[in-house]
Order: sequence, then structure tokens, then C-alpha cells
Amino acid sequence: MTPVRKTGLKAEDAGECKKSLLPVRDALYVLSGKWKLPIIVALAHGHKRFKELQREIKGITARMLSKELRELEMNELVSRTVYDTTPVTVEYELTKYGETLDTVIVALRDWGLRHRKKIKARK
Amino acid sequence: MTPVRKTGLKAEDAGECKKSLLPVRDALYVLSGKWKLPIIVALAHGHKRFKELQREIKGITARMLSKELRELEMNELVSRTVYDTTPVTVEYELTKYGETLDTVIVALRDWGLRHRKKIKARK
DNA sequence: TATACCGGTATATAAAAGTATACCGGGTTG
DNA sequence: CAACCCGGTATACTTTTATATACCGGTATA
Repeated sequence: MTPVRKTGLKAEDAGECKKSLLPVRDALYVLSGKWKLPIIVALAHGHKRFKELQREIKGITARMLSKELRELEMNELVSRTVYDTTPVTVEYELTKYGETLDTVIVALRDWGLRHRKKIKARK
Repeated sequence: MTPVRKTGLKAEDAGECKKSLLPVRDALYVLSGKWKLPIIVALAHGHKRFKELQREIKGITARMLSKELRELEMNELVSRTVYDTTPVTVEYELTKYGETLDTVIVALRDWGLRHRKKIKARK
């Protein structure tokens, strides 16, 4: 007896499935927190400065923006470049690697859209 | 000038992208919390009773299991069936709809695996 | 009769995540 | 000289999320 599907959830045995829990967690962790997505989306259209981001992302405090940017930077999803202008300019940009999140964000969006419709429909 | 890619992050204009933030959030919300994934994975191989789940998912308390199952049930990802046996049996099962999470979990897993490798490689 | 299993709930607490607010040095503009 | 912009940090606080622990009624088993 071999699995019918290669990638499906039920196709894999319990051991395999449990092993995949960690990578899934890793991916979710990278996107976790209230502000990561808004930041990624804001940077998807090109580099932005700190204050630009803060103005564009409604409601975020400097503290959270700074913290989340640092985490994204540590995961190499975002790059930080300091320009020695006056006053100093700091530019944040989605890295090439950061752009690979594309796939997973699209998957989340598509399922999310479907879910929204379902939830609305049942009222 | 039209976008080169149809589904990519950068392919869409700012408005479109911001709109997609909500569905992405919805999808992430459904998977949010420490125990949702472990529960989904445990149920991916067929129905389980409450205590079975609790035994299988190491470290979860009855309170959290109960709470997370209720949330999954509200989102129609999991069904709850009470059998009038003695003692009473309560079975939880992934719904057909719950199985559609498949795609997004696979996307997360694949990116997560890639990310794991990257992080390990740079040490 | 005592003990254990089932499927939970209630209460209290701890830990994590997010917010509010003030402040910093360096530079520029009025 | 005062006020403002930049790119943040520090401290204290609130809210959310998760844990620990005790307990419940009903039934079966020793």
C-alpha cells in the first residue's frame, strides 16, 4: 500500500507529517506578529526609509517597526542600508530571498479569500 | 505597461497588495496559536477522541486542546461528534474543508524547509 | 466502597506580545 | 537660539496567549 498523492497531508505517514511540523512552524514564525506582513507588503514595491514605512503603516510605533525590521533582517528577508547623508538615510529593502516568500503569501491569500467567502456565506 | 507575472507580489499595485493583507491575515489566524498545527496533523490521519489527542500531542493541557478544537470547529475545519456510548465518546475529525488547508500547509512546509537549510548553512 | 476513565470546565497565574510615552544625538531651518 | 526632522532606544504599562492545578458528573471496574 503506497500513498495515492505525493504531497497531500493524508498521503504521508505519521512520522513524516510530524517532521514537517517544524518547517511549517519556521515559516509561520517568520511571518508572525502583527506587523510583519504590512512591512513586507510595503517593501514589495521597492525600498523605503524608516519614517516612510512608519507613515505608510498606520498605527505602528517606532519601537515595533524597529523590532520587526530587525527580525526580518536577521532572517535575511530585508536588507538595511545606511547612507551617509545629512540627515542620515536608512533604507530598507526586500531581498531576493525575501521575494521567495511570494509563493507562500499567495497560497495564504488564496486560501484566505476562499475562507472569507465561506464565512460570509454562512451568516 | 502590464505586470510581467500574474500572481507575484511585485506584480500587483499597492492597492491590490494592501487588499490581500486581510485574506492573508485570515489564513494565518486560522493556523495561529501553539497547538493548531499539531492538532491538524494529528487529525490528518483520521478521527480521534479527545483523550487520544491529548495523549498524542505531547504537552498540551485539556484546557488548550478544548479551546483550540472549539476554534477549529468554528472555522469548520474540524467536526465534533458525540456518541452516546458509556462512557461517552467524542470524536474529532478533519472536515473536507479542513483538508483544503493542505495546499497552504505544503507551501509553508516547503518554504520552511528551504529556510531551515539557509539558516543552518550560514553558521 | 474505592478508584479510575471519559470529556471536559473554572480559577489563578505566568510568560509573551504589543502599546504609550518620553527621550537621545546630530543636523538643518527659521 | 528655538523648533523641527531623522532614526531610532528606554522604560513602563496593558493585553493577549499559554500554563498549572483543582475539580465536575457519569460510568465501569476491582
